[in-house]
Formats: sequence, C-alpha cells, structure tokens
Amino acid sequence: MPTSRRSAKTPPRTPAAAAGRRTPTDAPNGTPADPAARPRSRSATDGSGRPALPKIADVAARAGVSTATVSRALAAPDSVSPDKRERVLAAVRELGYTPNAAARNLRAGRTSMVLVVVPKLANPFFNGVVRGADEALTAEGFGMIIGDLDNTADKEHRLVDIALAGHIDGALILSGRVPRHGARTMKQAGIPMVGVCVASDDPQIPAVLIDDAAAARTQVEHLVGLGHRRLLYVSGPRGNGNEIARWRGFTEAAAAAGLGAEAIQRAEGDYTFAAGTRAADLFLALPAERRPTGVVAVSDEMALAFIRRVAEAGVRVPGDVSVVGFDGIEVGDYCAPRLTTIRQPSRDMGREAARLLVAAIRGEPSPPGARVLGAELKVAESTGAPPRR
Amino acid sequence: MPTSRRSAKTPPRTPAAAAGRRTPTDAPNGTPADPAARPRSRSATDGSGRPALPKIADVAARAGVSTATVSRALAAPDSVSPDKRERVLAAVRELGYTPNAAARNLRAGRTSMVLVVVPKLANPFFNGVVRGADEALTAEGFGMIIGDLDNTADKEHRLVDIALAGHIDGALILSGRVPRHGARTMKQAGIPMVGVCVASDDPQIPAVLIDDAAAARTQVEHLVGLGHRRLLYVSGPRGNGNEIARWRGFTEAAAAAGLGAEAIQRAEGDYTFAAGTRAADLFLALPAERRPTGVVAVSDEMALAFIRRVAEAGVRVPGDVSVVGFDGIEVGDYCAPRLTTIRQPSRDMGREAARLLVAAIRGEPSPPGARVLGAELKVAESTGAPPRR
DNA sequence: CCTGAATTTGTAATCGATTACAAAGCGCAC
DNA sequence: GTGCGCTTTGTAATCGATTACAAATTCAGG
Repeated sequence: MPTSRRSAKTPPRTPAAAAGRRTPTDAPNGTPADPAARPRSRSATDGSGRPALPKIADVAARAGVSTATVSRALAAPDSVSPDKRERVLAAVRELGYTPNAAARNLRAGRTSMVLVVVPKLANPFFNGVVRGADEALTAEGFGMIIGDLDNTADKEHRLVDIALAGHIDGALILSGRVPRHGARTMKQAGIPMVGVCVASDDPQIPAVLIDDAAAARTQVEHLVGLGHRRLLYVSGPRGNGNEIARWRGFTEAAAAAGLGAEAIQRAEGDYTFAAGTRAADLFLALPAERRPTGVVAVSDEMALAFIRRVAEAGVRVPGDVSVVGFDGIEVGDYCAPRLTTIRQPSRDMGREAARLLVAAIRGEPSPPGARVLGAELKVAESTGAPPRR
Repeated sequence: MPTSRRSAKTPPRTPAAAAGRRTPTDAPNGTPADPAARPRSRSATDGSGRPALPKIADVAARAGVSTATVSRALAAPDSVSPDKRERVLAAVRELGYTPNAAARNLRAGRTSMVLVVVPKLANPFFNGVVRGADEALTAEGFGMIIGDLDNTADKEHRLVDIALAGHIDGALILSGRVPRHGARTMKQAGIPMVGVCVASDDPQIPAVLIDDAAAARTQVEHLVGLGHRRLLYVSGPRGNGNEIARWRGFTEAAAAAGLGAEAIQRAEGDYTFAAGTRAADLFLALPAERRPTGVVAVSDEMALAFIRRVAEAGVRVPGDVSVVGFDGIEVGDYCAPRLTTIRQPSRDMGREAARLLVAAIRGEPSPPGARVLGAELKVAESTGAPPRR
C-alpha cells in the first residue's frame, strides 16, 4: 500500500529501484515472484526523508565548490586553498561522504585491493602469514581479498577471474604449488605478484622464503645430535616446492651424518593431520627393531597426529621415538609433549611480502631475488635421546 | 565547439580507440625513465605487440555485433539469437575477455562481493565458519572480503569504509561483539547483514546461531552426570553475547543439579590459550580439597591450555579433573587426552548464513527470526568420573 | 497483403568518481 | 601598465560496463 508515493518525484526508475531500500519484509504485492531486479541499491530517498548515500556532487554543492575541487581536497589537500579545503572537509564530515569505490576504480584504474591466495586457510601457519600481510596492507591503505584454494583446483579459475576483472591491484601467492595456469594468466595481464614460502620458477616474481633445505638439515642434525641413527621422513605432497627443498635438505644432512639408505624411511604426506596418522600407522606396522627412533615431519599437524597415534599404541614420545615438526604453530605448545619444531616467522613473512607487493604495485622497482628470512629450531619436549636398547 | 559534428554518421570512436587499440600512454618516449608514470596498469602493449586486456567493445567488434548484444549474451543468453550468441561466446573465448568489475559495479550497483567480519581469524572455529561461507558464496557467484578484527577496535573503521565505499553487497558478522557503531552505520546505509553465532540486539538482522545456553547446560549435565559436584567455569569476555548466554546456561544447569554457589567458581577468560593457562594457575592456587573436579570452558583453546598447564603441575586429566571444551576444533582430537567438547557445526553455520545473506541481497524476503542449528556434546577422553576421595 | 504483437538488435544515456585542459586569479619584474 | 609564470579553480572528457528506449525484424492472424 505505501507504494503510491514512490512515483512522486523520482525519475523513471524501475519500480523495484524506486522501492529500493525498504525493509525486505514489506514486500508490497501478493505475488511471490518479485525476484531480484534491484538495479541500484544506492541513492533513493526511500520516502523516509533519510538522505541517500551522498555523492561527490552533493559534497561539492554543500561546500560551494566544484567536484574537481572536492576530489582534490581529498586526494591532494595541498593543491587546494586552505579555505576551500576546510569547507570541503566539513561538508564531507557532515554528509558522511565516502567516495564510491567502483567509480574511483573505473576511472583511476586502481582498486587498493590485494588478492591473497591461500592453499588452506585452516592451517594456522598460513593464518599467521595472512595476519602479517593484513597488518602491512592495512597500514598501506590496501584491503585484502582472501582466496582459499582449500586444495580444490577449480577455485583457481574463480580467483583468476577476480584478478582479471580488475578487482585487485596485485596478488600474494602463498601456495607451495603456485597455480601454474593462473599465475601465467595473471602475469600476462600485468598483475604484480609476490610469492610467500614458495620459490617460483619464474624469477620475475619476487618471493619471501625461508631456507627450506637448511631447515630440514637442522631437523636432522638435531636428531642425529641426540644420537638417533634411524630416521623417518614424513613428507609433503610430491612436486610441492617446499617439499622438494626439504627432502633435499633431509637427505643431504642424513648423508653427511653417515646414514645410509637403509637407515631412512619415507612416509608420503600432505601436511594434514590425517597424513600424520597414516604415517604413524606405517611406523607401527614395522617390526619394533626396524622402527626409526627419530621422525622428521614437514608440518606440525602431521607431527602432532603422528605423536597422538603412536602414543595410543603405547609408543612413548620422546622415550621411544622423537618427533620434530615444522612451522611452529601455537597449539604445538599446548599439546603433550610440547612439540619440538622449526619455527617459521610466518607473520614477518606475510608482512614483508605485503610490503614488497605494495612496492611493486606502486611501480617502485624492487631489488631482485628472494628475501630469505630466518627459521629457527625450537627445542621442546617431543625429542630426546633414542631408547638405549 | 569541436564536439558538434562528431555524432554525424561515422563511428564516433575516440582517437585512441580508432588508432587500433594503443595505450593512452604510448607517447613517443625516448626517456629511459619509464617505470613510474604508470597511470593505468592495464592495457599496455609493452612493446611486444601483445594485446591489452580486451574490453567489451573489442568483443563486439570481433563478433560483429553491438556491445549491448555482448552484454546480453553473457548476462541473459536466452535473449539473444543462438547465432549471435555463439559468435559472441567464441569471441569472448578467443580474446579471453572478462568484464571489468569496476565498470560493472558502477553501472549495475552490485559488486558480488561480501564482507566477512571475523573477530579472530586464527581461531579454527571461525575458520570453519569462513570456509562454509566461502563454499556457499562461491556457489552463488559471490566473492569474499575478509576483515579480521583481530580484537583491534580501529580496524572496524576501515571495514565500515569498505562497506560504505560500495565495495560490497552485504556483510557477514561473526563477531560475538557486533561492532556497534559499525553495524549501525552499515545498517543506515542499507547494507544487508547476517550475524553468525551472535544474537544481534537488532531483530532486523537475521542470524545463525546455536543455542548457547542449552549447550552450556549440556556441558554441566555431562559433568554432573559423571558425579562431579564442584565446577569451574572458564568464561569468555564479559559482555560478549555468547558468553552471557553460556553463563546463564551454566548457572541454570548447576542450580538444577542442586549445586550451590559455594560449589561454583569462575575464571575470567577470553577464548584464548593464554586465558586457559591463567585459569589453570587459578585452579592450581586453590587448596587441593577446594579444587573443582569438573571444568567447563567456553572454548577449546582455553580447555587445551588448561589441561596442559595442570598436567604440568602433576594434575591428571581426567583422573583428577575433568574438562569440557566448546567449539569442536579439529586439533582437539590430536591432543592427549582427546578433548570432550561441544561440537558447533561451524561449517554449516557459515554456509547457512551465507545463503541467508545472498537471499537478502537479492531482495528475497527471508522468514524472520534466527536459525538455530544443533550443537552436540562430543564425549572423548578429557572427562571421566571425579576422583573418589 | 496488411496490421499489430513479439522478438531481436543497436544507439546512446548512465553510473560517480578522477583528471586533462583551459580559464581565472595573483604576484612580480620590467 | 603590461606581460610572464605560478597557483587555484572549474568544465567536461573519460573509464567500461549495463540498460532504457527505439528501430528493425519476424511472425501470426485476418
């Protein structure tokens, strides 16, 4: 019934547009089908007298200047006389004006948004990176769109579309397996990218990394130093960039310690809890005398699940078997035993990568080559001397 | 004055467009300093002859139709003859065309983006919600901007700005403490919102919840059922909506079980590991005979940290004290003892909330009132009978 | 063969900002 | 007083899509 006054003044919008911004509950007519068709949600006075979202022209009118002056007063205050600048800012404040993002993006060709591609957001390690990135991006005036691949390939398309549609100014790629096709396409489109924890095959793409091989060597050296001579390596997915480097580091250090092929076992994993459990089952299936006494896992989640599973079977950690994790997630300190692990500076990595990306977006040439941050061994309770027998 | 005759008959292209798709910036530059001055990152031939990002006019030209037809062929295929539709789609494919988001948003007033406000992304529970939301949003053709409040108040401003700038069509609020000011402002701007795990004080904002009070009662009943008569409640932050309901449920159930005030203790917490540790210290400071034998924590992280801390002090779980958590995060199954907890259907909640939001964005009237999903007690190993003595 | 409705297509207006360009204002030196 | 250069301001073009409107086409019925 209240629909009568809507045509009073408004230009020939569609009915739905004129109805615009009412509470969804007061659907006027009985027809259940008045679907979608809400062309523009903004700028309708909606009968209540409440002003619509102000636009730059409104501000200009109120301040008694041109739209150009308003725009300048906001973007480059120094180029406007103090007098008008004040008037503009006052008008902005009074009206609660925020420049429309779409219009700005369209004209200026920038969005001040960054896409962060995460293989698995649920992983606390990536979480740390994201937080670091968020911190830096926020400080630089950028927003963040998160794309959680969640190990699903088809999400990639969507993310690339987001990029190609000009939603974003740049992308942060946290994936160990860089979306090949996607990265290619995005690069062709000239979208700046920075990798985190991932040495891209493309040297053009800067990256923030730790030295995976060195970290894996450290894991081995720690165990060997405690006296362990038979090791189990719980891997990441085959082909994964980090995995490759870590496996290399592992084998190098094992060889350097004089461990032969017979002293080394490998369980295939993929960083998840489930993989850790599987590795433990593999371990438990071995006859006791052939069991490794030291376990190198390339993620904390696998290490925790491994520990949990063997403990259930009566194997003590670190009494019977020592386990080193990788990442340094917070919860590792709240399980028993506390997890010995490689602590990656996830937050720093995210922050640093975001800064590099912003620099690239601004066109500042960045010094080539990857930034390598330090990772350290954090010794806790899940490792100790091997059983004597 | 020069504008007068351009609408005569010939295609009124701009000079640049007529010149065969050159970049606006390809002035005769001999200067080596070209890096800065990159007004628009898109559409540069970069000397290699590689074509710039195609626009709708390019597609139209290639398909031999008008831009309107291209737009329609993509948005409403049935309104275009099969013949032209095919030609258009082929051209789109060949050129790798993706409609520019800014232009579309500006004109159509929609962005197909949703803001998800998370109090703390690092919390695996919120992670589950986000994943569920992502799932549903992706399916509906929406993208997701995540705003991690990270318990910092000033982030809120930025998020509201993002909303007001028209970056998004709607918002999902996962905060227990809805940003008051922000929510108000966004509501005034007519931005659809849906709450998750949060009963908004505003009945207009639909929400997806569990019954917090009932869940807390279940926690108590479980412990009481095992024979516990002295309980410790490890709380959320004061004033938090969930906290209020859970505390109510806790006290109700305790009263119903005939536990007097002297049988109940309360430790102030905030859902974090650190709070769990603090609660444990408080517990340990009590003389043994006054110690509660059952602990109700309102987050798994607090429960895990509590267990860890008291275990260090030689208190056995569940031998000496039983602990029930809240949330059902994955890692609870990989710590020793496995955590007994309230499993919230986080993923379902996210999915459901996203669907509600999309419906609201599309203007479909949603049945009023909150959706209450079921939470269940998951009995594991951290609870058992109280010590006999 | 003609008329009117239904369908398909094209032309051009439009969204709301930024910014190129030109005009106006101002100060200073000749 | 005039002319030059610098700063401030306004006018209008522009970004790239969607879509209102009108024109063109098709088709059915009389």
